[in-house]
Amino acid sequence: MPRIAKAQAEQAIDERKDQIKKAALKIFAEKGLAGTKMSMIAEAAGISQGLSYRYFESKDEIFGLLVEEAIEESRQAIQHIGRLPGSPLEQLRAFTLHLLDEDHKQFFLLVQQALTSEGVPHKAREAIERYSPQDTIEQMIPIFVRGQQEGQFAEGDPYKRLILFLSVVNGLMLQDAKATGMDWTQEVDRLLNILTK
Amino acid sequence: MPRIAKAQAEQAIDERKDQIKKAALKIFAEKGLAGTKMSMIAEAAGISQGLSYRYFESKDEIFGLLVEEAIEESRQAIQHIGRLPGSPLEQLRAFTLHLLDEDHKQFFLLVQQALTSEGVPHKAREAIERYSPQDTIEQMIPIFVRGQQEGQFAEGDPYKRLILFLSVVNGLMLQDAKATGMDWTQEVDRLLNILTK
DNA sequence: TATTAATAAGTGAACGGTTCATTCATCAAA
DNA sequence: TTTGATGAATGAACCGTTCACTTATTAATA
Repeated sequence: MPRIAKAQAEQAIDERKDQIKKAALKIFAEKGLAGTKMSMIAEAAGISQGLSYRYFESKDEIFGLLVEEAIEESRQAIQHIGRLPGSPLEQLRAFTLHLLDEDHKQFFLLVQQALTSEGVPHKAREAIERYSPQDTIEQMIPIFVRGQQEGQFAEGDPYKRLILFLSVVNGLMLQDAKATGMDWTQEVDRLLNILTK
Repeated sequence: MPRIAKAQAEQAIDERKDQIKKAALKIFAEKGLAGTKMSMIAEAAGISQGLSYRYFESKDEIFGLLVEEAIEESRQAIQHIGRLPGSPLEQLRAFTLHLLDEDHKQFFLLVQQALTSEGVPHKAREAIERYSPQDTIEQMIPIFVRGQQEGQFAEGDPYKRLILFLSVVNGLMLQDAKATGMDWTQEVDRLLNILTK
């Protein structure tokens, strides 16, 4: 086979894989591991039931791969916000808008699903422990502390405030994924009110 | 059988039914219809697998009965707040604390589950349509309008504000049911910040 | 270039293991 | 004897996975 044709073939395979993963991510994020059927993924990807198995070992493999990607994403996003310019509030605002952006939203929800579901496959559980969501989240605390020092944020235990805020955002995203066709990006400033004086 | 013994027997039956329903509510609210197994209900109620079937026809019947009760509860709670004394903000504060109270929380979550799950049994779906959650929720709008007129609430579409607020509360309750052992009642005032100026 | 063989991609019905609501033989208490 | 309770057994439905087959693509041959 000529080199070029071979490279093209590999690219085609990667594209298919991406197509399947993208469809799977959408469903997994909303319904969780157990709630997602391979038939749903197939339908969302516009392919037949069996085809996923030409590209992936199993449902668990797909889930595991996605969790790893999602974790990497989250880590980067959180690391990124500390380096953003502007006040703590502006940092958080940018971070939140980033999360609410469609693709990142699904990654974020997937991690939540992996964190709260049971029966998560070995591979995915490993990735989660390696990443230690607890530690990663705690990297955000300094932002809250600075917000309080600068007098923009209300007083109180910064960790609790952080959890409250993340819970609110997470809850909204879950809600959103299911029902309302509401655009939360319009309401981010209202959400941030939870934190300010 | 003497009348008194008969009455006692009936009371015993009702108590058992309540015991089972209470356990079922707890699990249904958290895991939804499909995610709840009869064995979980039995375990939560501290009884054997089979016993529920002496008191109820089926899993679906239990779910249906609970949904009806939950709907009645919600309706009453919402009707009630308009009649509470105090400013709109104080009314909402009382309402929210009421929702977060353990029993009501479970009812509220159950309605959400029934609303967003698929495969909800006929009987329950009927009850939901009869009740029309849309209409009931809209009964809360006047409170928001008044809050704006009196200058306590920020401007903007009252309906959107209402949905935002309910979504936040609902999301928090869902989150709470799964993981964090956090007491949101402490944070209600922060939540209400979403609405105020 | 047209024809054909060979391989890969794709389909969807069928398989089989598992799960789980429901039943029932059995026991205990009243 | 009747009623309450148990928990192992049942069997139907579900769903991840496979596979016999069809269709599209590429390579080989003349």
